[in-house]
Amino acid sequence: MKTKGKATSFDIAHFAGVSQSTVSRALRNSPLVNEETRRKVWEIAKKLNYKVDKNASNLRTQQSATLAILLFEDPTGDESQINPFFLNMLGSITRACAKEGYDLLVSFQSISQDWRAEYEDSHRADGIILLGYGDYMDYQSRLQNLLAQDTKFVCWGAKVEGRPDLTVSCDNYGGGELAAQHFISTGKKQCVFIGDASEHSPEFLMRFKGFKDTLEQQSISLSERNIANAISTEESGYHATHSLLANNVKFDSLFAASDLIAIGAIKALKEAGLRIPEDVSVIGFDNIAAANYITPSLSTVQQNTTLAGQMLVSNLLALIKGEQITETLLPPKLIIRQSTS
Amino acid sequence: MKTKGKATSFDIAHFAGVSQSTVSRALRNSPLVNEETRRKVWEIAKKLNYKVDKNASNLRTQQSATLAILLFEDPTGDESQINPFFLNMLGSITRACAKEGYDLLVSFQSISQDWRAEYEDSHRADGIILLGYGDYMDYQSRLQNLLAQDTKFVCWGAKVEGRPDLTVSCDNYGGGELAAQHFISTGKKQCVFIGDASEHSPEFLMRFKGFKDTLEQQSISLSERNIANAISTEESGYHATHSLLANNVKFDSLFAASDLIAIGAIKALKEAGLRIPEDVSVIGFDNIAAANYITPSLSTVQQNTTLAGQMLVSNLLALIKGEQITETLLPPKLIIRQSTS
DNA sequence: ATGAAGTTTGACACCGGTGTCATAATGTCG
DNA sequence: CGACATTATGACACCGGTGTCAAACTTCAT
Repeated sequence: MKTKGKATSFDIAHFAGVSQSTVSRALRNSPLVNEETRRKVWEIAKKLNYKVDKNASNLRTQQSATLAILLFEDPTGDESQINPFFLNMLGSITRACAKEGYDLLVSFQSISQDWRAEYEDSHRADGIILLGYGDYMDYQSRLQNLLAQDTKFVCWGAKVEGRPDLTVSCDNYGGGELAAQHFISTGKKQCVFIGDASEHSPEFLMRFKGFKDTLEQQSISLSERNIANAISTEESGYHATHSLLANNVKFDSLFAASDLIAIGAIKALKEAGLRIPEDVSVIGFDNIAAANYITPSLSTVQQNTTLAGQMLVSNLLALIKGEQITETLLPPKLIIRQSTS
Repeated sequence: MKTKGKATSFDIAHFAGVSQSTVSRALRNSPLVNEETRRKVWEIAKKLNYKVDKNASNLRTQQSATLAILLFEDPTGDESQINPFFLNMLGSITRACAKEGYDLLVSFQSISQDWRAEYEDSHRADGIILLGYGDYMDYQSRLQNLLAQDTKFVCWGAKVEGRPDLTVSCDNYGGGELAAQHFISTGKKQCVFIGDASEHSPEFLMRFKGFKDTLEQQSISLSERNIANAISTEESGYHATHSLLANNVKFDSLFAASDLIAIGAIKALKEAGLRIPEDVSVIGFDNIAAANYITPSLSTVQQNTTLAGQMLVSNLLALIKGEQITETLLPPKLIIRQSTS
């Protein structure tokens, strides 16, 4: 019992002595087929190592049981390295998809280049997950475009006023509050923030706002001098901290918009002979693996990537099914380690 | 100029006043179509936001411009965390695919569960990349099966005698040599190895062999007592090292089969009051991000994941094109940091 | 004007499934 | 035993492209 090339449902039909229609039904366990016929078909299918041709199936049914993920590169990041936080997200999304029986198409996206949102247009995926920090948010018109074409998609990241997308994100504002509260409760008075506190990085801005508002409730002000701009890399955090020190800004606590920034900051602080946490307490954001390994280990606001991946997938699936969904805010959690003990 | 639902080539044909065949040719820039016709068709296609339906196209041409990656879970690994080394590989493979104009389907694979090599069978991907440490290698029969079906695939990892697959891997044996040479040149005499030195983990076994052979050339023997079994996790490395110490094994240098193991080992050594590198030099394998962040920073044998990803992809594409390819061994590189200075 | 060669196009089968409808086979009941 | 519901199956159109082949139209040489 052999076939030339891959086995098709016609091959099975031939060997089973039934029509191809019946084979198709039998394989999908339609109640319309006789029990014995079904068994025979399955048996032959197994013997021929038959697998449904997804292209044909998808073409007919007009759906793909596949989601696509567009991973936006950090515009400045090292070519070869991906932000570990997003790599984690990628992992948890992959798992979440698998659990739902969906496949995942992965694609990198340089900010500059034309979006390949064609995925959904070209019927390769039923929906799209957009993943990346900050800058890609500029692409409002693209999102409008996706929306106009009735493309199903969800974004990871802070909700931006006026942007039409549905987002899943960590409660960045709440994360900033947690950091501030921790500094306050440990008696810190002079705080600095490192990160991009502008609309270019909505997530960072929210973290900053939560941090600042909470401090101000305790009459601790955060002046312009106490804010250093940085993108999410170690180098950037290092330089930002360096320039704070060079400008003679006094501080006993430092909140970085991401762990990578915090790691760079710690390096700069150490080089300046400052002790952590005695002289300066440091809190990061993300809880990437490295946070636990550096010395001193880094206190940080944890984003639950596992849950985030699940929510992104389940929200997207709900959207595809035509259900109404709303923003999802995931609760952050402060992990206290040596850098603030 | 509108269409109900997504635009098809028939819609374009209608608006352009030509046949659908001509549209198809024009869009693929066939030299058979008149220049002016081509322009008109492209213009309308753009206006209608037309995208080729990949399902239909793939069905007809019987190829998908897609590769699939099967990521095998560490059998014992934490559910939510993926081995960072493989996450890196995933990143570089994704990039390599993008560069070649291929899409990437990602799938996790629990060892226990049935392989979904169906990917290629079901025409969703033109080829498969298998990625994972050790144990999945048991699945010889599966590989035979893939081969029998003429499925195109490449594996990451050590070549195993008798296994029919084509592999790309780091020169694990050479990596072991590098570690041994470094210990020898810094005057170490009593070495231990931590990792699974059995056929279950071909990569680890090769690392071990390179290490052992090189030491023996210098009349340094590696007895059974100096080998501790461990899988690639921090905990396992910690416990293995712990039991070496508990058994009163004396050593001045430790080679771990992976960075995660080495990180666990360092923790155990520190707890035992041993100084690194003064009392014990430590070398890991992989050069994951954390290696640079722990204290002391970890000397390690680096695997070039960027190159590895590219080679996996280019080898697979060559295979798909029907070219003959051979094993690829990538040169490892010793990164010296504080743990052996 | 006529035939050969080159250029451009349309008609149509085909890829491998899914869904609809008609038909055949079997069973039920008055 | 005939009318009718029930169950199981086959025939066929269809999804949206691609590739083949024949036909229509030019162009140019004879």
